[in-house]
Amino acid sequence: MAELKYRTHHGMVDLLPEETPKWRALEEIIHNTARLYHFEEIRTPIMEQTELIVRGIGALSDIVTKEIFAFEKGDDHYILRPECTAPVVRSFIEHHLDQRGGTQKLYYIGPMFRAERPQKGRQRQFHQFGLELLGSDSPLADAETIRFMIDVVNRIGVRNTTLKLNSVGDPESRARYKEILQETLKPHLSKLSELSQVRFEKNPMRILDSKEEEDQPFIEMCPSILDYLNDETAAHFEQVKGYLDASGIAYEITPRLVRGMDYYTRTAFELTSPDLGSQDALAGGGRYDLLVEELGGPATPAVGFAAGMERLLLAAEELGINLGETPTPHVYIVTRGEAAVQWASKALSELRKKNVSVTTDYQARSIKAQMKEANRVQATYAIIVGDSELEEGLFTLRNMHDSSESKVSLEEIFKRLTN
RNA sequence: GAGCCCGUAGCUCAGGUGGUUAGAGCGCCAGGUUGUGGCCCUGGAGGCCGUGGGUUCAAGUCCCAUCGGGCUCCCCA
Repeated sequence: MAELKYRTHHGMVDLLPEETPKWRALEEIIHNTARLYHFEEIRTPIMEQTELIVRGIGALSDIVTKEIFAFEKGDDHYILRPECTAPVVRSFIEHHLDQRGGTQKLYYIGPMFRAERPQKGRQRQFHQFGLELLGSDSPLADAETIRFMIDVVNRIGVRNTTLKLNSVGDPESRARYKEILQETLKPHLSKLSELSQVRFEKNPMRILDSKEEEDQPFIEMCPSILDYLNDETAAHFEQVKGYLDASGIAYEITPRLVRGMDYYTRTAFELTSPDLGSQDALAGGGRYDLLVEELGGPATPAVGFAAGMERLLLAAEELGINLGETPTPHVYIVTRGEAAVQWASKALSELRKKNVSVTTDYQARSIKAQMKEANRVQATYAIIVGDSELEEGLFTLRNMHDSSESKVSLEEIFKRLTN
């Protein structure tokens, strides 16, 4: 294949007509589920201020340190959003959404950008949907968030997933636990992986999440954070579990689950699929009670999650689930001669006014070629128009499924195609 | 940031030890039916064999470089 002059950027893909139907089906499931839960959609810009993302996710997080698309124009620092929680929180603060009253239940769907090396289930432009529930401290909000997440995944038909659940503690519990962690690991610091050594001072909890072989024995030594939660946070976590039990949602308590964004407090969770191979995280989220205030808003407890749409579609495909259908026209108008094209031009408009999907040939090709195309696009009917039809005022209506044909008037065509 | 695999028609792929005009299936276009699809038959279009350099009388095939793609680790959705 000769070299192409223009191509997509590394890790960015075109969704071709064969693939867009399943995307629309997935989007529809998300919108429908949101309606059932009464979440409202929010759409924020793809670009944000760099500082928002850095402050929001954490300057030391992997996302910020190595996966960001950012550039400057004049004095402005632009960043392609790598996730949508910080942008939604920004919008919540900017537009004083707390003043709308009650708990804000927002959801979003859209592209995110991370400058990573692409591989299966991982692209530089990828899509997430997620929700953010702002203004509630209640464990019920956590449970609703998780229910929504699982509900969408189930509605797609992906069922064999694992929900990993943890509490990463409130600030007080966490501070205490961090000390314990550092005490435990300090004697072995030199034996930890380079990455973990860096994390030791700034964010020791991330060490628990390390997959480095050499870290494992020391991670084993560490106590569970769940044993260091204060009474209030422990009770909150118990209630979250209770609400999940009540709706029959199974979970696995994983005390070492620590998420990549620094803003999480208390409840943290992840949904994984065995059908995905190495990039097995379908969705993840948790509570972030301090973020709104940290970004300059009113103190507002919040919880949310984000799910990877490519990964969900991948899991669905792996399971042989067919999502969405290729759109087909109801009618294909076959024409012969300029007068017929004239007539078709009018008929196309009339039929569409009556909500009938209809197409025709744009190349003045042979009847045979047009019939072939009508067949390929799976039209239900073909209307054949030539000189004889125009003279008689009767048109050939062919049922493409059973090959039956009849000569009928325009009025009769409308009647048959619209009922 | 590190490692592994792969680049031949639109797609999926053949092209032993280098040897004349580079092939198949599917798809596309046309004809067989001068106004009728699916099946069948016939024909056609479509390839600087990713790119550049080297070895050789001769390179899709061997060597080097480079670009592109896929996958894995780390991390994440």
